Amino acid sequence: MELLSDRYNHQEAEARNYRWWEEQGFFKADDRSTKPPYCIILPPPNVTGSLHLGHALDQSIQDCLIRWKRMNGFNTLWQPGTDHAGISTQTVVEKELKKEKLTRQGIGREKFLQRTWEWKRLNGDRITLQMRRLGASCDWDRAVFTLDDRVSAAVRKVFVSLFRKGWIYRGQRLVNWSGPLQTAISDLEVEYKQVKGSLWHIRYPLENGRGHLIVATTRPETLLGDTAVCVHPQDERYKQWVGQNVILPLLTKSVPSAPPQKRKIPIIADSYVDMKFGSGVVKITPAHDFNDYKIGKKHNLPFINILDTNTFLNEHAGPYAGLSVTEARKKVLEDLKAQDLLEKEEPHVLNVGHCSRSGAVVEPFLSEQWFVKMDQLAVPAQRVVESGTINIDPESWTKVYLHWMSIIEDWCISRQLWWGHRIPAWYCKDCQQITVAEKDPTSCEHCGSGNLTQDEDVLDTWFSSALWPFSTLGWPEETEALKTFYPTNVLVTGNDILFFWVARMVMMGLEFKRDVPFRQVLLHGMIRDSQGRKMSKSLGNGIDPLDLIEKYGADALRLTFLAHVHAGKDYKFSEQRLEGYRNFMNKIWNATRFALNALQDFQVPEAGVQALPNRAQISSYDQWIIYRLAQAEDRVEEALEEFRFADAAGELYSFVWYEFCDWYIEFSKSVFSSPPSEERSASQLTMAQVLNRIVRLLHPFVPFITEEIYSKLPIKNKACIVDEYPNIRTDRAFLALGQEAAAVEVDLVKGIVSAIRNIRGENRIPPAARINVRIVPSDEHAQKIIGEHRAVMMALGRVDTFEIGEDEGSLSKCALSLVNVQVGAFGTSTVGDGGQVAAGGISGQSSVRVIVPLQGLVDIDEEIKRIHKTIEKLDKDIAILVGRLSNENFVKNAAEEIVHGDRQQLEQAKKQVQDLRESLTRLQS
RNA sequence: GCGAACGUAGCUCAGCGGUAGAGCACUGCCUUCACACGGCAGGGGUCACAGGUUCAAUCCCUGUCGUUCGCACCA
Repeated sequence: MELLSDRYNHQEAEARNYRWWEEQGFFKADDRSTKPPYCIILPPPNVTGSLHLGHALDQSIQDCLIRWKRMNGFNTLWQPGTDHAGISTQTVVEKELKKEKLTRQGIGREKFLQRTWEWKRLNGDRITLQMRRLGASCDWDRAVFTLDDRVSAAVRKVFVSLFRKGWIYRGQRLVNWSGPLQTAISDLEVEYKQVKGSLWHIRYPLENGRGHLIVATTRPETLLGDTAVCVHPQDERYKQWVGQNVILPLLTKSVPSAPPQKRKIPIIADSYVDMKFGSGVVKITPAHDFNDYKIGKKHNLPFINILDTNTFLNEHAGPYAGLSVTEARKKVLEDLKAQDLLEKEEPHVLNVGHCSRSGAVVEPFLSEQWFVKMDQLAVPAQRVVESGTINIDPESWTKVYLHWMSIIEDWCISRQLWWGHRIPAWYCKDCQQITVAEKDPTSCEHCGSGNLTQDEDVLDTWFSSALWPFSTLGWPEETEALKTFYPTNVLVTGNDILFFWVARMVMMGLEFKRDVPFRQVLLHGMIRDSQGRKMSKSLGNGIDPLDLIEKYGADALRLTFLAHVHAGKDYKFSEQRLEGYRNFMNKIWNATRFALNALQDFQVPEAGVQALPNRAQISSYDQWIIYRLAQAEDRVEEALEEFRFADAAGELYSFVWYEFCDWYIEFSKSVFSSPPSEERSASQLTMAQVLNRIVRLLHPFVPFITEEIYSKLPIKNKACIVDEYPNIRTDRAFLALGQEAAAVEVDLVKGIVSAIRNIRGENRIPPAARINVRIVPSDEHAQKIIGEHRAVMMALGRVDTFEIGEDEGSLSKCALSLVNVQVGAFGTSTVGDGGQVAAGGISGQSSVRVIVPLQGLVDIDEEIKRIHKTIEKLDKDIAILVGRLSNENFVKNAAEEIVHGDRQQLEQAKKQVQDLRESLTRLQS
């Protein structure tokens, strides 16, 4: 049999196994299969991106699910793809051009798009190659790009359909405008940040010359676009002025070839104004503020746009034209001050919208844009979540989703970019009408003119993303893939794109497929650094997952995430924890090394994985570990069903490390080093089968090391990745060999060994020192068990002579520990000195006194201290129990088994204290 | 401003009506024939605070303080 190398070389094994998986076609899904389908759509990473920890977390979860379902016999499809990421990609290419002293406008649209495609051809695969390093088992042959012809066809069909329905429209609106990018962005792409600013109080002279109104503003430069001032209709201070005019400071009316004239703007009244804020007078700038826009519409005010597309002031700003917003603000304030129109300046904290892409301050900007009407689309999307057709996990996000849906505004989908799906709308130069069509039209559908020009803008990248669950599967064609895999099963993504993406997929899926795109949404949090800060380039605290994979292995990284994802919470990443899981990989590797060594002369049975050891020949340890394996399989399955990855991973971690390695392997050493026998062979078979299951159970979490180990196991099927995932139903025959009685037995053995070790440890008896132990069992059952396991206990406790008997003799100079085992209370660990907790208080119990003569070994004072400590602990317990049980109401009202359990515990504790006191007096005698 | 989540061991987090758990870190002992990326043993918490419900509250309710997130936004 092939043995394992001393060290697991993850770099080599990961590359080799991944290549093999791909060559074998294990990731491929089947469009026509009798197996049940299971599909996850990968949130398409940006082609410009490189793998970051957020992806790694997201994809670890998805791959774990896919691998788990694949092993469970599902026809799994993990559908990969990449996103053209309009703004990012365009920015990247523009930066390249800049190095060559070129601009996008300079080379023109066509050349620019060529350049961008070229860039995509060269760099677009980077992130998917990086995903492979993580072990992602996507069906790569199906990889889709959002600008592929097929997807573009879907986009056009959706656009045309919504347009015909009147749900897509074009209009002049106030939109969020990014100056550096020179494009509109959607509400969602605006991030509000608190900024320390000022509230300036400005005097607006009354037209009638009888003084002035004071207007408070945080943006004095927008004064240049004011077309009214507004007060509350009930405001006694200003009622008299409503309907009259004020003179707009600074600006003169720009009438060509006419003498400068002061601009008059009306004083209007609207209950929108808060009388208590500022001066109670608000300036209205309808073209540069969302609230003012509404007032402007309502009161039919003129809209004066004072900005250019680069957000510098335009000709309407008169002498301020050409200045940036910041410069204009400064100048306006200076000028106001010079004219004594500035009443005062107060510090003021305000929320300012920033462009999530460029970081620039977003300007409300009046322009022609395309919008998707949201009201009708939102209704069904709201309903499917309310009704539970789509389940959102964690549940608290359901409310967030529903709230957003209820206040949703129309979606601005046009972007003044070149890289993306160009809007399929053509303007007729002759009749000025719009033709919207799936295929490029040659003539105007209104007047037949061929004088058409296509809209210059492209669609918001999220528009194509919204179609992703069905466009990737072939829609609008009724493909087999679509029939098989739509609706998909689970959508896994960060909670930051719930609105951007998840909500819109739900709307589009319902509209165009008449069914939800997925039934389950699994949201996780964001990755943060160890101090809880966002990882970002500017902070320089980003960690490259590829560096971590290189250093610790992909498996360790995956497990770090999976062992720690909890219900949508942000994840503070720490390399130290990763190191811990790397150590676990090492542990698994070495445990396998031990096992393979112990199985060198093992005869591999014909039946392979189905081979069962003879029940009569396997040891209690074997029966116990199988019993625990069954429990682990059960718990892991239940946890995965409920997406509790951390619980599943935790169960496997502790089962493998603390039961299999710490105890089972130790127990087994004596059998395996003994001469061949039927018992030894049976134990070898058990070891081989249990290890086989452990490896398969771990596979979805840590695929590389498990595949590597699996190939070396004596008992195995072809490949771990496609082997069956063990669960208590499919694995019933083997698990039936596990015995609860054996578990109790082993618990007692563990308890005694721990008690001996505890005495050793606390008394600082060096491991080399010989000790003698006397065990006094409380009953025959315990006595029998102890007799059978005597050799193992001696080995693990490093005991020289080991006596079992009723006669305690003299306890003089002896250490004493008490071990209790509750029969029928499996699962609780047995601890020396009575740490045992009754589970339900049913069944009986065995107790054992462990006596270690200390004469000549140590200073007896240490042992006295140890016993005092134990008694103190027990006394505290007793006090609590007595207090409780002497409370009539407790006895009367509490559940029967609680009261009974307490009584039992009290009795036991009292007995233990008595024993310990007795031994204390003898120890001191 | 509205809504939500969270405040538990030094750190990161589980638990959520019956006497506090894990990992890492820490202390002591040990190079025992799978593993020092290891073994064994151990120390450490009035479960933010104040009330209430209950026989019983870290867990349920109310309030306070603190942290974070989402939404809205007042010029």
